[in-house]
Amino acid sequence: MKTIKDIAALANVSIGTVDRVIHNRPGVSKKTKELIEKIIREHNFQINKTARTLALNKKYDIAVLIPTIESSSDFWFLPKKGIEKASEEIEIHRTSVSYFYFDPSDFNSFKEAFDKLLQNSFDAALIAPIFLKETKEHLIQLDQKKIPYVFFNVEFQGANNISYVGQHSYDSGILAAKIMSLLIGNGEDILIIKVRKDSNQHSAIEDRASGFKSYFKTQAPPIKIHEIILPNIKDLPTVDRLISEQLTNHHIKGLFVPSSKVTQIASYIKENKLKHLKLIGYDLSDENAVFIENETIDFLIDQNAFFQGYEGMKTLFNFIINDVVPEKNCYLPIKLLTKENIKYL
Amino acid sequence: MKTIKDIAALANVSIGTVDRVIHNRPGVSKKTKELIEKIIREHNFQINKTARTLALNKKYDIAVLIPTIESSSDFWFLPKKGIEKASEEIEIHRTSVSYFYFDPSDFNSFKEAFDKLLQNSFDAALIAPIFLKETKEHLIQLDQKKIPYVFFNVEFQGANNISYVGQHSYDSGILAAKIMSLLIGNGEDILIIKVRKDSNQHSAIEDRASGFKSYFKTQAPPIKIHEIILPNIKDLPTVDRLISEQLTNHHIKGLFVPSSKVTQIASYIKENKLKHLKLIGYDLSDENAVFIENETIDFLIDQNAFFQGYEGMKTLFNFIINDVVPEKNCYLPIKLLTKENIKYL
DNA sequence: TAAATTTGCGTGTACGCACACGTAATGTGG
DNA sequence: CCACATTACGTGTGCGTACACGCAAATTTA
Repeated sequence: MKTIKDIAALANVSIGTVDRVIHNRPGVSKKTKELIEKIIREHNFQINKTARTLALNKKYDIAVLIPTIESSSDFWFLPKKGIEKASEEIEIHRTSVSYFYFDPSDFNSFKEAFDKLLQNSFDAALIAPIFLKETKEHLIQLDQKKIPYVFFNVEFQGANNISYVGQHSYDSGILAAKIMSLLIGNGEDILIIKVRKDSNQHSAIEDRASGFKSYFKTQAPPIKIHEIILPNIKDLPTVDRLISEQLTNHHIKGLFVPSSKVTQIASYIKENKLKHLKLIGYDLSDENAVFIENETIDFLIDQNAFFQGYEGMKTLFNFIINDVVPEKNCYLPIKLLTKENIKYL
Repeated sequence: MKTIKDIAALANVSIGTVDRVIHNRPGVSKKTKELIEKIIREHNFQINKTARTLALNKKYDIAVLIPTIESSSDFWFLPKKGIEKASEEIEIHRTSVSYFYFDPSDFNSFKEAFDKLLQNSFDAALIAPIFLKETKEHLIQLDQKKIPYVFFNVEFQGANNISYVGQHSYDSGILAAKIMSLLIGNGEDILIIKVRKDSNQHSAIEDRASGFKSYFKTQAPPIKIHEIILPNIKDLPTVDRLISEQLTNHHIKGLFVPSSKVTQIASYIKENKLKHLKLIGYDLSDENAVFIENETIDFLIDQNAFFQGYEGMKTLFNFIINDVVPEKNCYLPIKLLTKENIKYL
């Protein structure tokens, strides 16, 4: 591999001149510039990135705004792992990552964390914009400072984020519906179970449900879809009452829970020995894995939590270091998990 | 981040001494060594990999043995892409990659390519061991030279490969069977279609079929599974005859093709207007994508072709550069593709 | 005790590039 | 033709590490 020195020798100039040409800096005559460019092309010289990184010796800080992780069964454990993996890989470029945590059930905590983040200085930000309104308010400052940011996990429309890394919620609902249609028979009804708190925050759950329902609109013979919203997933008596109400009043065979809260519904099914019911939910947690194993949950839609973090990080990195402009929407694969493939992730 | 120089200053020694301690080289008194180690620990000093790479200025060569790629619809196009992506990412470590191609339908071509590979000098090898016997013969030389190698795509037992990156074929068959069981009804038969040439080479196709059949062994009421082997997928009249023979003699509803040759079976179904038949196959090629879109193929088992190359490369790289010993078997996710999620890969 | 050897450490250079600075060569105006 | 500005280029140093080399002090040997 040729070096700048080699190119300089071939062109009978100094490395400084070659350097100027490479970086399109002024101070080189047209003739010399063209000669050097020709030589660079002919020897297809490529700059040594290692040396470049060392010489620049720039340090990049990337700020990350994500929910607190309490245990390894936490949903956000995997995105964080992905972020960490990416950080390791790009560590050679002297990039450091600062985390700002918030309680995903408390929008005040989100605001505080975002405020804290804004007080620091950094070169780019990776954000899980779980609270839409609060995100919007804070983005203004990032935009003013012209700091690039990437959203992940939650899609947020109408911002200047350089990219969104995550799932296409609507389409994931369609996929869930297709599978559901295979699981249930003619004349059997479906129940969609939502949880109030989820819906308040972002639109993913709503989008999933919409996608799901859209699939059955063209289905013949028509399939009845019922829908309930649980005010509080932890209020078990109410949960029990609301679900059993539906089950007794309708001929329900399939349950669709458009969030990771499917865990609690699975518990309900297990306890009430309703295994004949088909259940589809979201996200692979440790608990959900158990329910997949014992086939209480039939299918899970996985949103590639790990890759959301990994890709989000890499996207930012490539943008600020390598000037790679990403796709505005980086939709990750919609993975279907079931007993037979859950071992391999 | 502290540098060697900083550590040296803190310990009142020269950078040379710190360097000796870091690399466990002789020439440092016990006392000094312990002092430096303590300081390194306390400031959790980490060596600057960029500078290290530059200083070492070692070049690593990785040899890759894969089938020729003729078009972007070729199966091996994606593994190659993965290899290239990984190469780019690790290029900063001055790693170069040499490819050795062979015709996947000709074991002599495989031997030749492997011979050519062995004539070159390199630090590690990534191998698609498509021909088992021929691979075994050539591996001896790699073992003698103590060159580490990773297998990908095809699992090869009993070699000294540091890792295998690919799918668990048997379990992928089980998954296919589960889906098939959802697609067909009671009293409907299944036909497994194999292609002679595939089976000759490696055991993946056989393993997939075994896994598939194993799922139905415990099924009640029992499901009849028929099996045919097509001597030559390009001999269309024979293909037609063999399949239609099965379809007329048995009450077949589901077809399982444990290889990417499902393309041809899909063509057959399309031409003969047999869309009521359910079809499950392997691998996402451009043609298969079309058949998924028009629902001639109902499900495809994807083996993460891209990641096979990517992970294989990274595994090798981490082994030779970072001394990371990988898992012997790196089984990739068994992805399920259907019309509703094929957009997102 | 002088010489020879070993131990323990410092010094210098190289790796390839970025960038500030210095300095000839050329051009401009009066 | 001189003073000065501008253009076009060369030089030097630093980034953090690896390693060969060298040298003084400590130790062993004669």
